[in-house]
Amino acid sequence: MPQTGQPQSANSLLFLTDEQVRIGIEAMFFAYRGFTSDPDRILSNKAYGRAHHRAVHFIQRSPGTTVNNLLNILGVTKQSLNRVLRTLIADGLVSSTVGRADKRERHLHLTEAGAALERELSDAQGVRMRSAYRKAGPEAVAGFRAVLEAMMDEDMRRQYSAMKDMTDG
Amino acid sequence: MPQTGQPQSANSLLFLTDEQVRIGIEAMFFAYRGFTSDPDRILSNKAYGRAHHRAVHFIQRSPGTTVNNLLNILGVTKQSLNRVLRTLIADGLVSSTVGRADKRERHLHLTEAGAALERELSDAQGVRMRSAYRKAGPEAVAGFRAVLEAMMDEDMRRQYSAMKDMTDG
DNA sequence: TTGGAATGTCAACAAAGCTGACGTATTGTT
DNA sequence: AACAATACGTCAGCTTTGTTGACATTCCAA
Repeated sequence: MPQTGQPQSANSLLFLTDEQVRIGIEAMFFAYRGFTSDPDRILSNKAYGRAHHRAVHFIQRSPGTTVNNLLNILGVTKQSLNRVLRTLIADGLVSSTVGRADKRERHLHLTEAGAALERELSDAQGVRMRSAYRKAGPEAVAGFRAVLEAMMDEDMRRQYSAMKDMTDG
Repeated sequence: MPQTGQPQSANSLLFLTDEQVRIGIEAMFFAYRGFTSDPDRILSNKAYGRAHHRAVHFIQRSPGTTVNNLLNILGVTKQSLNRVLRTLIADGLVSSTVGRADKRERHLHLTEAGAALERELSDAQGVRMRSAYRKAGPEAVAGFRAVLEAMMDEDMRRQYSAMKDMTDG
């Protein structure tokens, strides 16, 4: 560690060294593991997986979203998504209704049961996230989000910002 | 959103609302996609996958590490890791040497070729990370790391801190 | 010397991604 | 009216990466 009398201040570029970048990479790896572990544990008792979680999450976020829209957000093939949606619909967690304006489209909603599952999963994930937020403090949270947003692909950043702006400002 | 005339300051608890937590969850989801996309693209031309990337990354980080140690870090079963290591060893990217003190253990090192692959992957990942760091600034980076660290499981935080302390002080 | 730890292998399987092909209904365009 | 494009669903088959369970080998340590 440099003993220059200067802190690693905003004017320093020390935060861009290879070592710092490597630490960030590992932080992402380990943190993502924690991030997914609680919902994964819940789902492992329910014949569902992480893919189902993502589906119900984004349907909750945008009720009435179409299959195609969900496809773009999730970044998977329709076959892969279809496999997940089929089970969710069959199990009565998601409803699929023919579009009013465009009858080719299917609009997706969570049923009561689907909403309950989504809530259970996001609550579990939220407990960890909130605890991390509280531990790190609001300034850190702002930085956390700034770096993550800068790390996204352009397309995803648009998706993210659209959602964020609904509540954020 | 409350219009209190107060900014969302350090003393406010607004950053702990459900909406803020939900935004953080999506930030993690979208950012992790970006985070893995560059190495994934490189690997898709090489008959390797993300699991191989993780293996060479952590062997690079701790040369001579044992299989068991790697198992703990990666959090997968030995069968799963073994499949990956077998191909890496067969392809001459990783060397496995019998332990000197404990001959049951295998010590893992990257060969020249393995180190080259690891460099290619971590360079690609580093470009994105560094760019995100630069865009967000050093204060944000500190917050980013603080939140991620708080989000880890205890075991992983120990792994992470051990590595971090090697370069970080 | 015996028990347990570390490693490896075989087999079988599951989740979740992929490509390619095809069918149907609907919509838009010419 | 004919044709092309879009949205969705599905079948078949494949890949990667994870899982259990069973079992063998080697070797340290009590």
